[in-house]
Amino acid sequence: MAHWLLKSEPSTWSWNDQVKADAKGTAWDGVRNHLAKKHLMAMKRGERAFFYHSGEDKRIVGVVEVIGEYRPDPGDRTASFGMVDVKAVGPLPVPVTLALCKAEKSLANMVLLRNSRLSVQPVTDAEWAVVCRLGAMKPA
DNA sequence: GCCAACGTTGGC
DNA sequence: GCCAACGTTGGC
Repeated sequence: MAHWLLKSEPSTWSWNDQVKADAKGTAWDGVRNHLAKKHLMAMKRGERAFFYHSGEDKRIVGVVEVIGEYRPDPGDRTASFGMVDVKAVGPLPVPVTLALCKAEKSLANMVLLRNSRLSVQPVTDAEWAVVCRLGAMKPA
């Protein structure tokens, strides 16, 4: 199973909002970048993603699970972008800051560090395990 | 608030 | 098809 990272500006959509959406989850919509779209299309039901707060927070705060695979985003007037559905799984017991990721040599190639602007990113199994360890969470 | 990185747009 | 201009993102 592949792993992912989804970025969100907390003033727009925060981890708290995601938790409130509960098991029903929400559409991860609004993506308007072709590389991000490619990743969204590759996401399979049951796969998990880190939830990252950009802006003020700059840390990985939780884990979400894909509950609905890629489908058209009705908010996209060009009808060329889509979205997936995700639900909150749980918070990282210890949020993993961007600064900590930068300090961790084994995460040097993480997309979060290499291409911070990409809003939907793949995470390797090794990176997933490291971030889980830093976040005091059992990998799953 | 600034600026670097990146994607998109539009003129040629 | 190239590239300059521009807008947006996001870290600092």
